[in-house]
Amino acid sequence: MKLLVIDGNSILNRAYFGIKPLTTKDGQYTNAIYGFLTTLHKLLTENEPEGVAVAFDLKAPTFRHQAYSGYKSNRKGMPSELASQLEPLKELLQLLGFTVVSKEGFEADDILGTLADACTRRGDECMIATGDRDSLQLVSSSVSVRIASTKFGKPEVTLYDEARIQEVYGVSPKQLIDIKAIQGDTSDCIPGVAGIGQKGAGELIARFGSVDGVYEQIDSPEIRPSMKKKLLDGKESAYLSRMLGTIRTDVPIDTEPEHYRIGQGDKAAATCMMAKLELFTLIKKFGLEQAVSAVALQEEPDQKEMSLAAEDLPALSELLERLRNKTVSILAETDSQGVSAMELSDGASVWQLSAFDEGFADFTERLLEDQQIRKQTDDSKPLFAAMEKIGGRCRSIIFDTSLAAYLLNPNASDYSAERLVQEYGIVPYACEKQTKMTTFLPLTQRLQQEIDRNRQHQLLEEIELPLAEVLASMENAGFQVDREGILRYGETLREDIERLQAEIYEDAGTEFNINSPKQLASVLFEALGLPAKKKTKSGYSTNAEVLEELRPYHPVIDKILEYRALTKLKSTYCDGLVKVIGGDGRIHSSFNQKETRTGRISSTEPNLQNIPVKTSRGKEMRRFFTAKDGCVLVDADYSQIELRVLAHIAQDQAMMEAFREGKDIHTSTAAKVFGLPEEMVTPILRSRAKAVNFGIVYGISAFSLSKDIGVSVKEADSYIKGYLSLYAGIDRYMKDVVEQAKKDGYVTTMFGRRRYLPELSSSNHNLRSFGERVARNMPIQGTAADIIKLAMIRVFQRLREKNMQSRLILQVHDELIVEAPEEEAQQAATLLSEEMEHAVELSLTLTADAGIGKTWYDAKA
DNA sequence: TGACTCACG
DNA sequence: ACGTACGTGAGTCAG
Repeated sequence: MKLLVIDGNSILNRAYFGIKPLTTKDGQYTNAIYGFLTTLHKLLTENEPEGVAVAFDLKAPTFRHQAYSGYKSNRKGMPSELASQLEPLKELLQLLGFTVVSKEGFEADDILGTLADACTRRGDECMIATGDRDSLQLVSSSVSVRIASTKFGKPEVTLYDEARIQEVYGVSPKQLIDIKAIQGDTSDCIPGVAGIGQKGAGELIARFGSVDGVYEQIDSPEIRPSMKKKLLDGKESAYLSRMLGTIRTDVPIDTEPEHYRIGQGDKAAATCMMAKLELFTLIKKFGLEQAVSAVALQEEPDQKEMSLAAEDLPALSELLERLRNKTVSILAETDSQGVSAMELSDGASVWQLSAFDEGFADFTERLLEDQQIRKQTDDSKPLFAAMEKIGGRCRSIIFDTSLAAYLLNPNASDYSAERLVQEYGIVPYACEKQTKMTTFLPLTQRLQQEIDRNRQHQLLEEIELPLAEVLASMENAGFQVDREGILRYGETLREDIERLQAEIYEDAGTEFNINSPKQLASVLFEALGLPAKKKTKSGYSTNAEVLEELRPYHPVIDKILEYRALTKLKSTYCDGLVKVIGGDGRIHSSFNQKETRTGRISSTEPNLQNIPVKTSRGKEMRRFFTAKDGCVLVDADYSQIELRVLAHIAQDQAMMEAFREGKDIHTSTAAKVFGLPEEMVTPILRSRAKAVNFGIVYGISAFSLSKDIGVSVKEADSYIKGYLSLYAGIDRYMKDVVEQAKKDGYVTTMFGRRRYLPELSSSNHNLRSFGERVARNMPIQGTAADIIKLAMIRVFQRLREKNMQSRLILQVHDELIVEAPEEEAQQAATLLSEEMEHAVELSLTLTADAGIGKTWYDAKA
């Protein structure tokens, strides 16, 4: 039989260092497990062994399979991120039907040797897979070695048989032991002969055949006197080393190859475990998709048994009656027209409907509109959008799996029901017909449980679910733009760009692609010989910060900076926006509710949250964002919401006091930090204090602050120290939040939004520091996001209650824009700032200033 | 596709 | 000793 013997520790180690860090949402590291199993898979498919033995050392302490088992001391050279993967891997291997073998007091190498020897004696074929070369000595006519490694995330395997070893080392496999006996091996604590290295040892063995051969002919003229002395001095060491370097073949383990035949294992348990480890691609690789439904038939699910049966479609009006006062699951397909098909279930039966069915549109409308029918779905926003488009309203959506899963873990990128079913290890019930609904029902129950356990039901029901309707409405509404205006502006930009381009070519003495950082770097730093500063991965950096410093050296720099600014405006904003103007003359951006790790929403196609405002030329763009005829824009933004939230969360008396007195917070901070009366604070000092305030929110370091405001690191450090002694509550908070995060593994906002931080238990300093900054920042940024979401929901509700025609059309993190009929403008402005200010009660007030104008440019307060 | 750059809060 | 703010999305280049 063909037996594959794997050096478990060695392959695991290679996998760990060959694959970038990868964790589950709970922070369990999985990169080494992933790498190991992909390597194993490759070995299995390429060699088709009948038996598999995976050998592990028992030198490492046993680690519990648990996140954040981190900080303890580990086996030397084995980081906690790797150690924590060892036990789960062994368990998984056994579940897959492979035999794991270890023996107290013996290394994996010796187990390899023992099994190889056993195979040879019985006439079986043995294939060894390992990451290091020590095992090459075991190669014979019946034993081959495969050196496996993981490069760029892909497994690689190199075969070594007798011929290959002869080719590479010029000796037989057994002679490798003799070479090592003389050469030594520091990593294995094998001393060898002092003063003789790889080259010398290789030549000696190639010439004399073995350690014995060398000492038998020690007087040979081919051994120079200096070499001879070293050999004689190290003779004892050489023989000791040969003994140490010889892999043992007498480990007391089961040596019957037949006993290592690949078994059935427990496929279902293996699948569940892979799902828990979020290694979904491996489930496919190992062909385990089928295992799930197979086990469902044997095991009694712990939830109540349901026999879902597909039913013949009753008359749709009857169906509607039947669903009243029930909770109905809806999996809908939508297109620009609205809902095109859906799968429905009341928990007992499943119905599949499509637009081809008679009365489908009417049925859907009445179903979604009906307040007596509670609905749960995999994605609510399109349902809200579809109903609003036809002048109706989708009511009684009580659960949305994608939003629930986002709240449970905002680090993921895919919240489709299909993926959640895998992630949460949902097993379909035994039933007559499997549909998407079969797994969806248990998924909703599972997610509901998790949400309750995390105490996030209020966050889901009072923020995210109602917000989905608001976002749908904003997407439907869109933002009117002045297409002709944008095109005209684009033309003036084009002229300026062409002029600048010509001047730049002139100054540089050559024509090149200014948009290419690579070409630009070569012109600036080679042709023009300007001093290069910062480097990027692929060459010299040419970003604005670098160019800014180069300005005094060459007139072309100014032009390049201006060229960059203008081309950005033209391509991203003029050309980019014109492309996405709808047939109604409005831009309908998508607002994504499940994208950010902090709880903010994001905007795409186009991104309306980064329309220029900082420079006067950029700000011009906002003149083309207009209110429709008869309407104006009402724009309100929070004043310093993040710092106010920080002051509240940290309960910092000094900062709360400053806000209560209505002070300019940056001036107030400057006065305190620099020990001056407020009227003595210069613009420069104020801007430095402002940078410190921002830095604090971001999780500050003296280095970055110094770079930001152009003072020495030492000076920046003294600002931070001064700041934290003045704002003692903030100092306390910044320490506490990190400590709490390390304990819990996550941070939360005031409203219970979570972000998991596996980085905090990393042994990598940079990664850990990043985790600490995020721990300080997320509760602040996230709470501010929660608050404006509440405000949006309140504004939306009140506009509807009052039957106003004003519509919320855009959110930019701390700013809301409403399009209002002129006669409603004042009322809308008041409503808007009131709801924003009173969205929550904090220990200090929030303020929001509203402005009114015909364009975004004019409306901004 | 990833790297770079830059727009916003 | 070492690398450095937090959170996004889009256009462009180049392999």
